[in-house]
Amino acid sequence: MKTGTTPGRDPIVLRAPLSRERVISAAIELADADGLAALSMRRLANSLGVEAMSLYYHVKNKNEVLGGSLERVLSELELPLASTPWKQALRTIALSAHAVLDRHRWAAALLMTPGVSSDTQVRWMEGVLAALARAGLPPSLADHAYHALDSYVIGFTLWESSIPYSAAEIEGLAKEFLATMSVDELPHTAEHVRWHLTSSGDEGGRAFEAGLDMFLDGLDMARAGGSGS
Amino acid sequence: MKTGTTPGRDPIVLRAPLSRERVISAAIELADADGLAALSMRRLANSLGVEAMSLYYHVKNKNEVLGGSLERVLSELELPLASTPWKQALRTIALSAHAVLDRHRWAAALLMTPGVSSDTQVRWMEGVLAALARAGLPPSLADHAYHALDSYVIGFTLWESSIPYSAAEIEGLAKEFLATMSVDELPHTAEHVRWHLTSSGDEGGRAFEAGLDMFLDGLDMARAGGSGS
DNA sequence: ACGGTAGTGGTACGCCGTAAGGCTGTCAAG
DNA sequence: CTTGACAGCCTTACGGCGTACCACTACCGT
Repeated sequence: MKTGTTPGRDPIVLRAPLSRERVISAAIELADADGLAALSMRRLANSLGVEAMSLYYHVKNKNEVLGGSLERVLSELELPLASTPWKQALRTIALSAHAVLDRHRWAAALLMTPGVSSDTQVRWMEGVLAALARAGLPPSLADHAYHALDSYVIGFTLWESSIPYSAAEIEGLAKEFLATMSVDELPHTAEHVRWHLTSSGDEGGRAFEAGLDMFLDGLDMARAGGSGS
Repeated sequence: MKTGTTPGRDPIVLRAPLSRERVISAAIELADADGLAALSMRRLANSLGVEAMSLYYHVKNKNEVLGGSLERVLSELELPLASTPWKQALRTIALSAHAVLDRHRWAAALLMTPGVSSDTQVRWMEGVLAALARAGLPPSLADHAYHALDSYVIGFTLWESSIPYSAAEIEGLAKEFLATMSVDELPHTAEHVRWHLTSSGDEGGRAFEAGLDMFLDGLDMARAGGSGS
């Protein structure tokens, strides 16, 4: 039997041609919407109106999908100008990184995953190290500060996104926690939970900045006072 | 045909009976040895000389295995006495946490995984909050400091363990990196890599402590100087 | 008209977590 | 001694995963 077009398959012209770029864009959308765990090759292909194995023509394997997605997301990073004073530069880059990783909550987890790396990550590193160099730190101190800053930014963001519940759910859980637990044994935890309940919602947004400033002030002290052991 | 014991099955008396404790111990051993990704119910059962589904009699599901393992590992945490001065207390608890999470590198990843929580984690929280309270911090500042400290500890450890290579492999990669990349574009990164190559191996061990002290000093400054916004 | 090749689909393999139910040995009650 | 309940383990099966391997279509330059 002869058929006009292949039965059961859309005419190719009706759908946009696949490409590495389109695959990665779809991967980012899927991860943003449903989380990293929901990003499977089959579901990804499905969202593109295609079968799973077709992706492998444009992409070597899933790791490349993840790496490419991370790369694209990290390219949103705003690096400060080289003329920016070091403290402000570090602040800018840390806040920008936190904002980006907050927009794409799966990205922080990916940054911590062995084997997935990104060229853009190196530019980030260069930006931080450049600012630290401007601060006139000895190499050992600069190294420690770099690792500490990265750890804090990624760790904090990852910690935030590891809380799966909405604000309303958290409130419920917190109240239940206060009712259930023995306040005598955990007085400070109780107070902490209570404080979270009464504080406004955007306090959490400032928490990152507050911790960052503590760290930067500490770095400033170490710079001025101590010899970088 | 009548057989003395069930064919193909060991006499029950020959192997120690399974139990939740034994399952979790085996899970920790497996994760310590081969990583979290290698911890599957089938492999776990295999290491106990048993079939996968037998585990489900002692454990509700895999999440309970993970949670139980995390719980056991976190119980190694040493909490400082309530009389310890706040700065030293925070230092002790952070170093202890880092040591524990370093011994069991999969645990940090688990701490960041939504849905896996632990009672012991709450004791940790209480310890940190108690020390912060002794520091006489206003609630908002204490909250920020707590989250920042946790983020730093877990983030740093997770970051360390996301580097899958041995020290020797890293050295090779670093040298290749120096040879490959354009030193003109990334001068500070190049210097950083070079410094890592020349510094002694245990510098990395001190990095955590150095970053921690920066943070604690910053916290001390915020405590003395600023009003907790 | 024809072979080549870029792009897509189909099938299959070995892994995963786990739901449902079967089998065996032990032990207390009748 | 018999019987039945039950704890403890195993078997089978299902749907999902990443991906190796190959068949197929559509279009290309010749």
